[in-house]
Amino acid sequence: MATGRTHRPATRSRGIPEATVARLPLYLRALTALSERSVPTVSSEELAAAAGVNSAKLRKDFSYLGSYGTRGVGYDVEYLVYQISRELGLTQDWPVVIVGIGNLGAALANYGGFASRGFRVAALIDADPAMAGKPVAGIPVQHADELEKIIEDNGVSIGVIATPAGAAQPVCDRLVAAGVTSILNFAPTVLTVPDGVDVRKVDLSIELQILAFHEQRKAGEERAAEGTGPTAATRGKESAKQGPDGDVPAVMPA
Amino acid sequence: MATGRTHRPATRSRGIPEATVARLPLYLRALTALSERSVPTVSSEELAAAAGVNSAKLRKDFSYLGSYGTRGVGYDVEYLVYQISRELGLTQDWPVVIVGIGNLGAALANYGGFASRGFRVAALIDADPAMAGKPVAGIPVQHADELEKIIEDNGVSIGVIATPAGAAQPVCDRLVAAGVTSILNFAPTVLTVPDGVDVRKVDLSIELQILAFHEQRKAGEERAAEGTGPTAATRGKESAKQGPDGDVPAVMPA
DNA sequence: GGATGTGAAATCATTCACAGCC
DNA sequence: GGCTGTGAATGATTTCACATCC
Repeated sequence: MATGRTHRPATRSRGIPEATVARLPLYLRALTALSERSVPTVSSEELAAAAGVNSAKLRKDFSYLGSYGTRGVGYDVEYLVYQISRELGLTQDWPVVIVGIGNLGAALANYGGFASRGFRVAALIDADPAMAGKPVAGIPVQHADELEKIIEDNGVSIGVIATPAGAAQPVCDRLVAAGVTSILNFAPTVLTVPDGVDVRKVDLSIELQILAFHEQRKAGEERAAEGTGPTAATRGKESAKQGPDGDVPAVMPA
Repeated sequence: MATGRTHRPATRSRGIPEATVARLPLYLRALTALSERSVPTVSSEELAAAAGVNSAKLRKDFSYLGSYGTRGVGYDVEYLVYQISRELGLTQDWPVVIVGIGNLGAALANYGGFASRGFRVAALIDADPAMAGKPVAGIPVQHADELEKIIEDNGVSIGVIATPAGAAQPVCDRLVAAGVTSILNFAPTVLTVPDGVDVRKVDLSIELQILAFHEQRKAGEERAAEGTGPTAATRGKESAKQGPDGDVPAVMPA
């Protein structure tokens, strides 16, 4: 998704699958924990367990980065930490602005893991003049009028939107116009952006609704097991492995 | 393995793909907005645009739910709202507990869209005795000692974890032991749960790292595009496999 | 012996393209 | 004429299983 650029990769082999990219931060976190405990090497099996994936997937993921392991031994923890950090672009510091300093924006500003690795909160921005100058997480809030100037002065390319839904698209437009090309959106709304700009969204209510779906399915299966099921429970045999994602029918009368 | 017979052509089997489930909340939100504007019907094209997906995907998604549209016309907004709500399990109210009432937990408690549709904050729980009784978002915080009792008394099956990373797994274990079967985890850590329990995670730093990866890639392409000159390819050192040599310093942990 | 790296197979998801109905 | 619903084609991701190397 997003993307649009179908340009051929000039240097070849930089084509890491999106699904793999999304797991690299997980591996990095697990590796960092091992590193802090001075563990020198780790096997794909152990690391996979720590990251919550299976080992075949992890090995395949790493194979896209290169051959960084040693057969019969495993992976060098420090070396892998460096390679993944580099791949993710964390060997440089990314200045980030957070727009919308309400409850959520303030919580994000205070979030420690933020500044710790690769990211730096360059500015907090809010539309409320009453907020201006007030320090949040030790950083004074600036007024939205300054947005463009802040982006340019700090060379910000990543913006976090934590405004109410109604303000998100206008804020997004201004961020993009000022040069931001990656946006993390916490507002419960779909953002429209030009090609070349990446948007990722974090949406509480979507996550809850997905959980509710599965929760309902579980409840339905339970009921069916109790032997009520008049309807379609007929073709429910279908097995299902023990995977965390079960499957199959949940019957619901209308 | 068992079965494997998954290519059932059946017209209405209840096996909705996970990817589709994840988009239903998006459709629902767009439809709710249309409903509030009293729009009676909508085409797949229009709705897809509002939800930020393409229309073929949307139609395919809806086809898993049933044939709820009218050829030549489109979908009845109210009817679809109801069908999707029902499919997601939102025609009932899910009591939810939030554990860990720091900055983030408080922000979540205050999040409006929470209570609005299908979910109800049954309790706020924190381990800090000083928090006990303090109202957050109009709800008094209760002490962690009460956790099991609260879960049981309210029939809570969905829990939200907003504690520091270190507390997340123990809290998770207690929630699960008390009967919670769906967890939304905001703590930056991998949770281990028994089969039958669903976990979804929301992780700021993972999202930022994914953005950084793409951001870095963009910067690289840009450089390559304008730089013209003979860049990296100059060396004979084949690409991919085999990393070190070139530009890889020893190690640089932090 | 032990664990990586990777083709090949299996599974899952998206997109195409058009028949079928209004 | 317009738009849905869906097989078939294509693409992406996961899993298998084993040759390969330390």
